[in-house]
Amino acid sequence: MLQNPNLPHRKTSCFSCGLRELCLPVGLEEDEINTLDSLINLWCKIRRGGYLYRAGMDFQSIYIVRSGFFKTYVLHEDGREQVTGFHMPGEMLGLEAISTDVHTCHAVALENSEICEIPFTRLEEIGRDIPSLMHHFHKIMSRKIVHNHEAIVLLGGMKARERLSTLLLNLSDRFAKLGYSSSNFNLCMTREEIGSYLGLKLETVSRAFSRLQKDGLIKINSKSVQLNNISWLKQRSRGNFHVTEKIVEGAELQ
Amino acid sequence: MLQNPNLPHRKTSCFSCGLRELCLPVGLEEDEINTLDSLINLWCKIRRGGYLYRAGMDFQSIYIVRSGFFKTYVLHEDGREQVTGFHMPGEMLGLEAISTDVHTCHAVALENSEICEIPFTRLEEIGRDIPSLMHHFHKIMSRKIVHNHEAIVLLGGMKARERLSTLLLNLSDRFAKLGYSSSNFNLCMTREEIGSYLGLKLETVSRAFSRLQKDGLIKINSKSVQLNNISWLKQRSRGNFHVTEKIVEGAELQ
DNA sequence: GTTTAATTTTGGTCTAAGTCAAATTCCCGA
DNA sequence: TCGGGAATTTGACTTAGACCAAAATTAAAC
Repeated sequence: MLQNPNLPHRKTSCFSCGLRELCLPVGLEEDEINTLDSLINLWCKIRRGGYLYRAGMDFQSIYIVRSGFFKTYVLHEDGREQVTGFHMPGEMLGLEAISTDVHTCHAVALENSEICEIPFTRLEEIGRDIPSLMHHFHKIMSRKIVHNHEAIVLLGGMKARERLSTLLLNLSDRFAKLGYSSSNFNLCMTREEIGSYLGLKLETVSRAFSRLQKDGLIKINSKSVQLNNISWLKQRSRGNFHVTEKIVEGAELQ
Repeated sequence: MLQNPNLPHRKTSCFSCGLRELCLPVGLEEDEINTLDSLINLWCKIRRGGYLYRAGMDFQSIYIVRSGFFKTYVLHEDGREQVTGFHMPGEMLGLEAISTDVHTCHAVALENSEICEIPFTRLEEIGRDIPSLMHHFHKIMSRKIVHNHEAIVLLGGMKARERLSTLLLNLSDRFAKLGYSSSNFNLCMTREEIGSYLGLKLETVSRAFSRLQKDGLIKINSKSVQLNNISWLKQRSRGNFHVTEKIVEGAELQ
């Protein structure tokens, strides 16, 4: 159907793509690395607001975020958008399209980003020669399912502040894994996008932020967040709101 | 960690497993079918209430429902259970465990069931020799992700009656694909389990059922459901509640 | 750097769904 | 066939979060 208008693609090595360490940490032989290099020979830049793919586009490749930040969302019949995920460097996008050979969600860059493109048929071919690579790919797909389950638990049962705490902790973890601070980071999504992901209205998100700040758990300054006490926040994300009292009167926040 | 206590396993052929048509509809050569037969040589019966696997158990195999009905759920810290899916014959279970080699959710039979077991390492091995089989497996995993997205859309934005309508239509579709009636079927799950899946309390589910019945869209008799007008129900599942009026006064229900 | 537009916060009301409780029906085992 | 426990329905009340609106802050465009 539609074709991805992003161009031009430029060749680069597997190393400069940053792919190996981030996404395919399997023990490979020297010649296997070369094979792998030939696999991931495309990348492109996408600027803030640009689409990596749109629902309805033909599926050709899966993508790995090299730098930047993406959101994926599906569009309801009535025009409402449901954010299905936020995506950081090292994460794979487009896996949902394998089932029908057509993308079923939209992927848009929330800041200027770079992505690696992996033609999927090439991945399957090379996977035949490098079983550990194929197996690692299966793990990545499976992890996506686990993440979705976590989102379902969040949406199915949690209260507003639990949802927000859970998201903040999740982002915190992922920033930490990338070597960034786990307690200080910038949200590059709007309150509305956060709300869509959490199944809440933007006003509710804003109030939840305010409340967490009032309780001394976080500090927010529009887009920048500081987590004052991650372990207390974890309690909160599990519904233990009664510990709040202790927090308010509690010891200094580090 | 834990081991699956289900036993004994018995050998059977691929044909009797019913696997070929349901789950792996790929064009295979004769010798490939034999290879495949050697892959799927285990099955077992699980009676109503029995567990196929539990969270924490080692991952060895993926499973295909041969007959019966399963639910999968994850357990929250506070003991709340979140149903993540209902599973009918032909559907694959256990995919979420590939990522960590440990199951992260529970799978329990809602009625007496039979399942096929596929040792996952064998599947990966044989997939190397039969690329179309491997590719089909990737499609199945991908479809799981799409289904999860659908659940996320449901939980993230829909009203109670939209959610229930969506579930009923989804079950209807899946029964139809199995050759059963799309308008008359039995729910083998409780209102509480439905509620957990839909992110609602059981009372709300019950009221939603009653309301859909009052509006003439369905007929319920405890566990048995009759969908009177699927296209109107589809409108409902998309939030068009105003068509209700027409339905109530509307023409005869077929 | 100023103007404008977009985003965020906060307040006030309303409603869908949660909670509590009681009545009814269903279903399983003796 | 009967009895008892579970599941379901329905009612009355409460509440978290949606909805509406206005002010305040931030970001973007010129």
